[in-house]
Amino acid sequence: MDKPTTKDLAKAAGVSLATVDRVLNRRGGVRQATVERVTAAIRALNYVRDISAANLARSTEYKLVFLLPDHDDEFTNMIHIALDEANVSMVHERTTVSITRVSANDPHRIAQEIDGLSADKVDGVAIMAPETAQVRDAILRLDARGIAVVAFVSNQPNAQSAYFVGINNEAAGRTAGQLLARFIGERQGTVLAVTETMQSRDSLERRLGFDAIMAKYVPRLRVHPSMETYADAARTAKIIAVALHNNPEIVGIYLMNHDVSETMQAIEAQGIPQKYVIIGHELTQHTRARLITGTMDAVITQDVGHLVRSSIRVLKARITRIGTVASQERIRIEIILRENLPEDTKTSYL
Amino acid sequence: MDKPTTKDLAKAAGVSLATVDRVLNRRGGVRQATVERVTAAIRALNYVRDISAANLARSTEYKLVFLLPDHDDEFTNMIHIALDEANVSMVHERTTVSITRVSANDPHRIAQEIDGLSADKVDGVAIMAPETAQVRDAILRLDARGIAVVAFVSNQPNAQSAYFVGINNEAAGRTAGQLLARFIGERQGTVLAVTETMQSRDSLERRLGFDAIMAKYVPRLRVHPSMETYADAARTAKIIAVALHNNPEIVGIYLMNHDVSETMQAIEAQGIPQKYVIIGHELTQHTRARLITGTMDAVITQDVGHLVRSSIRVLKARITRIGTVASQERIRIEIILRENLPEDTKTSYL
DNA sequence: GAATAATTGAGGTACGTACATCATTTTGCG
DNA sequence: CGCAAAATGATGTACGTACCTCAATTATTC
Repeated sequence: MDKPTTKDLAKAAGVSLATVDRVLNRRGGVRQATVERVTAAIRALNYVRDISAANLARSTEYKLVFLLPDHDDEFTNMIHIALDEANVSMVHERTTVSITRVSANDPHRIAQEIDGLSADKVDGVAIMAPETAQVRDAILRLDARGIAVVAFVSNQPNAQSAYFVGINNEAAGRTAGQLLARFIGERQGTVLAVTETMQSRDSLERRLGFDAIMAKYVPRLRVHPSMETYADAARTAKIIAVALHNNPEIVGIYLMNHDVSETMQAIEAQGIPQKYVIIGHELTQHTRARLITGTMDAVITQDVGHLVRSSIRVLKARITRIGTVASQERIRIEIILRENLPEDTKTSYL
Repeated sequence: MDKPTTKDLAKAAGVSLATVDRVLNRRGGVRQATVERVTAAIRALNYVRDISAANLARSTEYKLVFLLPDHDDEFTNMIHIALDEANVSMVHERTTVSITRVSANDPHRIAQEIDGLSADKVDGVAIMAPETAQVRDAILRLDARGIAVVAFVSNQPNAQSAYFVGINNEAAGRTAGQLLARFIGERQGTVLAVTETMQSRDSLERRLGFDAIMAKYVPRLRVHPSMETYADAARTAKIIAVALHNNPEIVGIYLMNHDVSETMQAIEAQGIPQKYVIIGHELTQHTRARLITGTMDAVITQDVGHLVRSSIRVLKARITRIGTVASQERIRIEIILRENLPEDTKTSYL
């Protein structure tokens, strides 16, 4: 049996095509009893609207907005590039994504930006921002206005309407911990944990997971309190130099935030970085180069292209009220060593 | 500027819609000069046919066939299940995939099966089979008949027409080697490498990569010659028992093939499997359970859902002569530890 | 029970492409 | 030049859905 069409629905429900259309597109003016007849037919025939045909008829564009932090780190830039690429390859799926970058440190500006999105100009929004009360409320207002929302990379656990596309950072921290512990092996010593700021939920969660594993498997390896660089190169250089100098027993370093380059430079400036087991996050040109030279031992990462494509799929699914396969949207916590480094291809098409 | 349509093409090329159609669908009967005018317009306007509309008009179905080995291992079964799932979620993209399982050890049967596929019943084929001359030739004949081909999981390097969807097994072997070496750390001893049969190209390549890494980084850890189980439980139990008994210095075990369960059972039957660092391939319920208990230390895997979806995308792209993003089709060599084990969800929809 | 409101039906046009038919124009060839 | 063959144009229908208008039917209300 072929896929049922609206005609089949009409016949099955014993109503006209017009009424089926009214029900499907919620145009109103249909008696409740009739609505039920139609929805019953939908279930009975297992009808799913043909999105291609629907889009064609509507000649609609899905307008998506990605709200990214104003930060100039490599990871965020990779997301930006992946979005630009997606924009190109999505033209033929009637989807356009635009990018707005807002200072991550100013919740009011972010909320303001979100509130400025109106349902007639935007169909869906992906938000990458630290969780704050202002942002959470703005997301709830978005939802009320009927705009689809996705929490992107950073979870917004208190804004239930926002589906989260990203990794479990606590598990990511545990993964880093397990790998670091096993790479250090039998050696004695202490471990350094560095991040930009512990204000960020991501870093907090990673540290939590990291500590849990270290305490469980290698309690002999004490982990120093988290060091914060505040994304300030001078400060980073100084505190790293002091820490490494004062603690010659350090054997491992865990870089918790998105951007390793300043911290790694500070470590390298102290000479022989190979004597530490170093694990960081996000596969960028910086971490890639250091995996190859052996300066870094492993990178925990999430696939930027996957993040972007998955967000787009989820947003479109929510807009059209049609499902996606859950397993396809689960972002994996990837472990990258020198040996399984993916090729560094520029965008290309098959 | 909106997406150009065939009308725009006709206007730009100064021909009628009918001629544009003849060129686009290679119906013939168009002078070379005119063809060039149209293709020039296509490039100038950057025209790409609207596949949704085209599919709608054609009311066509993409009929894909997956040729899988007749083997009853967990990995192949997972592929089978993933294909069934894809079949469901693809109905609305006018794609149906059917699965044929053929004995992997009989190249003639496989070639025969391939030759039996006619262009009016099938649009694309994904082939998972060991590389042999018969299969290679059958693939070339498929291509000549105008059926799209993809080499699935197992590469067919000598059938150029078949795009390969799968991982680089040599790199996978290197990854396993690196991980095993680092997990073993400073310890002395030897390493066991086990597989079903070294006849398979996959195992050969993995062993190659594995040896390269071991020789380079931990030459003190001698690797025994590859042991072959021939997928025979009794034989497996026996040779594993003998090997472990005769070589008490063994510290690491690398399981190279798709199915670990028999070999792992044999190892576990000898008691204290935790004393070995054990790395295997493919995340299945067997490896998952052993990662959780700690019996296995790491699993190198490829995402089955990704393999399936990617093959389908590539096949459809070849059929419609439209591009896919290369980076999306690159199958990653994933490293799974207990900590980054993805949740074991049943198929669900968002 | 009549007037009014609410609901339903019938039918058309549109989206971008595929495909078919028939008419018309252009080209090549003797 | 004239004619057949080849090339091109013109036009219509179809795919499945959206959206519109107007007419016809049914409910509701006093």
